[in-house]
Amino acid sequence: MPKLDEIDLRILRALQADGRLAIQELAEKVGLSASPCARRVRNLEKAGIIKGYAAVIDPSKVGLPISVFASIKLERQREEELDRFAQAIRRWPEVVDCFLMTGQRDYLMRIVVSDLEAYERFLKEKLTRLDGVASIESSFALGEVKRSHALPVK
Amino acid sequence: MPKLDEIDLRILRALQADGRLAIQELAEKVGLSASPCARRVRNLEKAGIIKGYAAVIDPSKVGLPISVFASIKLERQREEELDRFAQAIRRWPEVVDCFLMTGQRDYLMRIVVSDLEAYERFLKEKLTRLDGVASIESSFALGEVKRSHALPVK
DNA sequence: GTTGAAAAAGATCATCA
DNA sequence: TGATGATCTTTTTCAAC
Repeated sequence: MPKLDEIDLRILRALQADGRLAIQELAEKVGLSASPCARRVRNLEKAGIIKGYAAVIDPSKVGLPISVFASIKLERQREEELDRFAQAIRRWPEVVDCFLMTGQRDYLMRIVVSDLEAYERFLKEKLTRLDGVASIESSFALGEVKRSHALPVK
Repeated sequence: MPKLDEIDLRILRALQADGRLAIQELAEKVGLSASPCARRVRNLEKAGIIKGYAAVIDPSKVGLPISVFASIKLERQREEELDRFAQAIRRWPEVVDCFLMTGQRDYLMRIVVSDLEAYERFLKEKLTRLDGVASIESSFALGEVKRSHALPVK
């Protein structure tokens, strides 16, 4: 998996902005003709740099307007404990992302729900039932100022 | 923009998992034939429920392994102040998402960078130069436990 | 890396149930 | 709203440069 040149970066930027660009259009945008462009895209996919493609959905329009950030601290931080936690998280679709943090709190995750009631249900039926959880601190988002699925590739 | 039936939800789930599914395959998955399926997709796009399509990129593989969460409090919360802040945020590609929060902190945003040095540069050259910012508190992510671009559509 | 052409696959549209 | 079939566009895979 070699380094990316300027053209690869252009491809990545263009496909982050529109994952359905036809190869022809993409080729024009990045200053290449179609076949080498297609080859590069395939290589980026094979290398795992492009992990996939996804439709971007407006959360409010599908009845999921609320994001909640939950900081979670575990009682212990043994390997096994962390793994079990990670596995549970990955099973729950409400948790859209989760990061392992430095500092006083161990995890920060974002949970997407339809309303506060749904969040309480999530807490009671899922999060608080996990053992090893020492504390949970929730912060609620009122609205999105920005959501970019695009990484700032140089 | 009418309500979504079970088939629409299936379409949304399928396209979140693979935004490049051909209409035919998608149609099979959701139990429809190709043309009505294409019609529904088009309607979901027109209604703004599907906002677009994007390539999903592995941040580590493009040299952006660090996520930083920054909590920002503004000095005042006048309309004008908030707007100016929002506009600046949207211009900066390092900020991948930003939420308006309830509670003591006004904004929570995630910044993606290559290393801590790049984050310091971001702070010095951009964030701290915005006026109206009362405080900034940064938390660093060591790794991703989960990242799902897929909303949990029922 | 480029071009061009042919075969295969997919999208679109009018039409009918 | 869903199905079918004709038509048109794109993608892919070659060759050769």
